[in-house]
Parts: sequence; structure tokens; C-alpha cells
Amino acid sequence: MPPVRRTDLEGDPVLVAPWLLNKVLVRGGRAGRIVEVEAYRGAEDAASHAYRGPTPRNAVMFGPPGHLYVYFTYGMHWCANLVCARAGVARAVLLRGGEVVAGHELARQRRCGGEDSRRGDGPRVVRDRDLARGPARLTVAMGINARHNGADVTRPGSLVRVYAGTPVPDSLVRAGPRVGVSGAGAAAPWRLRIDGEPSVSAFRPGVPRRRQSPA
DNA sequence: CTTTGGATCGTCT
DNA sequence: GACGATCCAAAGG
Repeated sequence: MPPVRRTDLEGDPVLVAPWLLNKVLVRGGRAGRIVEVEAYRGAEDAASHAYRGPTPRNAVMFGPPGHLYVYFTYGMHWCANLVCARAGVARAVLLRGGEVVAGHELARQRRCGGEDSRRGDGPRVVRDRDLARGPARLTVAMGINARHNGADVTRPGSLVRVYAGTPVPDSLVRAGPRVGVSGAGAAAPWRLRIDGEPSVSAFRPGVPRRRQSPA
């Protein structure tokens, strides 16, 4: 399997996202087949971390395509994106779910809390399909964290790589609203997944993230 | 199967 | 100071 090329990754994230489905993410002896992604359009997308311009956190997104943008959220989770626009333009695809296809033992150890697990407690038991189901689960299972922010995924020898996989026919790609996105852009069908995959997170139609304001 | 509350801290206003 | 591009366990149907 050849690695993906930088030119493959450069483009409108709404088009790069479905292209990424079935690609294989490789990191530290583990491999995960990507089954769910979300497109973020930077300056043209109120839901994007880059919407309000560059900051120290989102700096990688403003760099060249093919690099990993890793961010920390909810006080405990890491999520990983692939940058897909030329330097100066911030666009990216969030990796939302994958099927672990190699390195199950290590992935399970990270997720469930083996001797060398993440701090805190993971789930007691997980099915294989749940190892990398969800953006933060995927990073834990694959061992991706802050050190991998900026990693060049197209470079052989990089800590994190992405390899070509069987292209997914359009008829098997499903689109829906992005998860956890409210306000402008909430309705955009930029969450893309492979139909019928057990490792895609539960489909939720437009989710108004409710938070009650005082009366 | 679904709903609910809690954990927890970097980032930006 | 407020709020997440989330996950988990527990409880209810």
C-alpha cells in the first residue's frame, strides 16, 4: 500500500473528506481504517477552530496540507485532523472513527487501561468495533497526542502516516450534520461515513446542543 | 435501546 | 471566567 501524496490531500475538505474514507492510519504498530470523518472549512466555517483566524493552537491548520492538527478538548480528550489546504488557508478534516485493523492488543491496552494506559480509567470492556469509534477514542487507541501535532502524514518515517486503501463507492458514502456543532453551519451535511460500518458513531440528526439559560 | 450527569483544563474573550 | 469538533457509567424502558 503506497502512502497518500500531499497533492491528494490538498483540496476542498468537503471533497477530501470522503476520499479519506477507507484510508489507513498507521501509528506505533497500530493501523486503523478510517470510516468516519468531518469537514471543516476554516474561515468560511463558523464551527471551525480557524474561523477567527490563527492562534497558537490552530497554527498547524494554517500550514501546508498533509500534516496532523491535534487539539485537546473537554479537559481530557485529544482529537486529530488532517490539514488539507495550502499554507495560509486553514481547512481540515476531523478523523471521527476508525476500525482497528492491526495492533488490536496495544489499542485495547491503551483504551481499557493496561499497565501503560492513559491516566485515569477507561472503559472496563470494549468490543473491537468500539476501540476507535469516536474522535477521542480513535486518538487513544492509535496513541495520538500532543506530540503528534504537526506530524507529516505523507512522509515515510513519520510517527503518523496515512496509506491508500480501497476507494469507497459513492453509493456507500453517507452524509449528515456534524456532531457537536451548533449555530451557523450546523445543518451542513459535512459528516461523512461509510454506510453499514460498525465503527461509525451513532447517527444523530441535527442536535441542538441545549443549555438552559436562566429565566 | 435511550437519557443523564460528571469529569476536567487549555484556549480565547 | 466560560465553554467546548467527548466519553463513560449508571439508571430507566
